[in-house]
Amino acid sequence: MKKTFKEKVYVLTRAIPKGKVATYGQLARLAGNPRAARAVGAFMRMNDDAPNTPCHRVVAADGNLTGYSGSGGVTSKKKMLLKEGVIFKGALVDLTRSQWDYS
DNA sequence: ATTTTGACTTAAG
DNA sequence: GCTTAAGCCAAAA
Repeated sequence: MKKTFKEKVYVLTRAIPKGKVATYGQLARLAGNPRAARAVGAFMRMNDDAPNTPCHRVVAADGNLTGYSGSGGVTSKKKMLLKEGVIFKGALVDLTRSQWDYS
């Protein structure tokens, strides 16, 4: 039984606690491939577990809300994160405060 | 099997 | 500080 990279990514994404966010690179690193940040984003685009995977808690390395083909685009995403307690720095997430502290 | 593409990241100008 | 270039990985056609 071998877990695919994308499965790991989905698991990690679901493991992000409320009120925190993770970067694509971070998820890629946790999944075992520090250089697969692009692939992670591609998985979010495919989004097999759409309602199960909170892709809105995944942001770029700068905290920029890239992508999100969902409702309202990044604006809605930002609002949702704000509601969950994520601290924003203008249009970007304040990673110094709200980046997922995975151990 | 090869090519294309994509919601990334880092380095350099 | 912002723009451009190159590097990287995995899935879909």
